Amino acid sequence: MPTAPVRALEHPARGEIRLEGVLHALSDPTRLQIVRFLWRLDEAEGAPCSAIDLVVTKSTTTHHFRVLREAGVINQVYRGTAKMNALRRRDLDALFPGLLDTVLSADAIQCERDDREG
Amino acid sequence: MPTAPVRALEHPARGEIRLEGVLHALSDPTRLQIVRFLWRLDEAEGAPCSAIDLVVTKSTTTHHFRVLREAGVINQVYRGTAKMNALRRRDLDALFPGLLDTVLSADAIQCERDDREG
DNA sequence: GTCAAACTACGATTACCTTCGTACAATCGA
DNA sequence: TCGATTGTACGAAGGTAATCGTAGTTTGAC
Repeated sequence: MPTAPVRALEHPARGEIRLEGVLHALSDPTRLQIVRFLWRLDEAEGAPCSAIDLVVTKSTTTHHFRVLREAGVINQVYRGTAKMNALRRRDLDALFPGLLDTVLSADAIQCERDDREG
Repeated sequence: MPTAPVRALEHPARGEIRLEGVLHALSDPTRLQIVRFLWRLDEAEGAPCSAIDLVVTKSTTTHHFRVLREAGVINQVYRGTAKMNALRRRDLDALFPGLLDTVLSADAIQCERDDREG
């Protein structure tokens, strides 16, 4: 009988994901940057935390990834010393159709505007 | 020469509205309830703060309306003793197409689900 | 076994957010 | 003018959040 994996991570089930929580998770610039980054990846693949260049320290980075995971926005899985992160696209699209796409498209528009205006 | 209206209210210009601020404003259940209510109204008309039944006190209500105004989500205008509130649909749609509709539709889905599951 | 890499845990700090109560201000109608 | 209606200002309490530094754990590679 195999023992449970030592380093499991708590994720909310699909039905436990709350809109307010998702919106709050996305309302932080650093977290929005993370989500923007993950959005471009294949969901199955994911990326380690270290793949993104954030302006905060490592422990703050850990904090933001956890907020995203606990809100149900991302899925985190250990692979060796790394922790692979991927968006929970399927769950979010099933719960709140179009939300993720619309927010990220709005974010893209704002980024473009910010670039243009310096 | 007419003097400026005594009771003017500060609103962010369209270009000053930030996605993070909007998402944060929408991430509170009480404020989401306000926005849900205003969504059903004609933008030109609006409704006074007292038109909505919130479970918080008057001063807390004032606070939430101000957060929404300062984030650029609603427009507030004095009319007599009342303050009329309306969504800034046009501005939000121009800045972040589909965002408001998608969030409110997600909210409607969640409300329905909550009702079903008690 | 050792070491480096990737990430976590914990405590501290600083700041913000939600909520309230009380007292006040502006407007309208009688 | 007086009172009722609407909403504001202010201060305070209590909770939550973002950030950091330091010290640790887990894993894979040599």
